[in-house]
Amino acid sequence: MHQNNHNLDEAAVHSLFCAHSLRFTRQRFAVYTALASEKVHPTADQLFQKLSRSESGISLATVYNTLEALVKSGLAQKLADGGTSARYDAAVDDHLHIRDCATGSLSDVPEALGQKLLDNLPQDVLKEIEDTLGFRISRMQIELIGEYTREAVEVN
Amino acid sequence: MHQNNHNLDEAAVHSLFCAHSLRFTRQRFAVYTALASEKVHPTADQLFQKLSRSESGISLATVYNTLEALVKSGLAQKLADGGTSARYDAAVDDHLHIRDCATGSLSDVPEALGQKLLDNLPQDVLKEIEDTLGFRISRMQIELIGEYTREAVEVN
DNA sequence: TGGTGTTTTAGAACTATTATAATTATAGAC
DNA sequence: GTCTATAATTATAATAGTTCTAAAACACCA
Ligand SMILES: [Mn+2]
Ligand SMILES: [Mn+2]
Ligand SMILES: [Zn+2]
Ligand SMILES: [Zn+2]
Repeated sequence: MHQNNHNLDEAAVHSLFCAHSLRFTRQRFAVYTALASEKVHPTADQLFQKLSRSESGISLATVYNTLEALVKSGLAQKLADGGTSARYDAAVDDHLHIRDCATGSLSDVPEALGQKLLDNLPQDVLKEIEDTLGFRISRMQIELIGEYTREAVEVN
Repeated sequence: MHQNNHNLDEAAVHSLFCAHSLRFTRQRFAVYTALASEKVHPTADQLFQKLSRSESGISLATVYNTLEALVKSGLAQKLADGGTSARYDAAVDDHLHIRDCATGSLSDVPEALGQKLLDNLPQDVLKEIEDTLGFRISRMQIELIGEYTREAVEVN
């Protein structure tokens, strides 16, 4: 489940961190809520910029440290940007990504649509690939690359 | 079509470069053939190391310059590594990748198998995504992430 | 073969990320 | 609530991948 836009109060995040054996700190709370509220998947520096404006102060090193801690504990995933820097995603379930060639941004395909595609993948072919290659597929990453032709229709 | 293992003599590469408006140089020939002969998709530095051993000398800057030229002219593609550096691929058609979690290596799903999966994607769902988001999908990148459980069966 | 624009190159510069080590804060015991 | 042990934060330095610079070498065509 995507946690974006679900209001994340301090208590909720505290128990979420607790459940993942992560200490709760003001900085981690700030990074996690900033990450989870983003529609596109930000770089470490973009998060740092955003937090520098609002927060009383957080260091770039802490942004990196926190992101690494979140990834390690399964509360976020690290995505490879096509370019130089990494992008982070508070959604850790299997979901599709859209890369907008025009802007370079990376965002999510809405849950319902993405799930429909994942549910309709040819499982027999995936099984055949696993059997033939002797490879156990633990997850897939699918990226749709292209350009927007207009604004997206609102999906509920 | 993957060009791996098709013997690439100087004349063939010369006309290939010519067709793509790329000047033929000793260094570009070396980089391109090294790239096209790799089963896994190497980093710039891996290519440089490999060429340093065999060639009479090529600079790292030239490896980067050449890879950029190959990508720009459509003779290679740049792939995002999960980690720090970029990987390059002499196959420019749509094909699936395998990421081996154990080693971090990135390699191809054999053409026939990969094509079978691509041919069996639910086109109607893809169309629905395009229509709903107002997004024109120009290509997809699919990565199967997991671990090998044994050696692959030989595929012909 | 000569002239001209292109490529190569060593090295410097740049940028994203990670390491260091001193300071500060958290969580749990009392 | 206070104390303590352990973990997180921070400024800063170090590292690593990549790009830039400008001078020398080369490819291509007339
Ligand atoms: Mn780096
Ligand atoms: Mn870099
Ligand atoms: Zn996502
Ligand atoms: Zn490939």
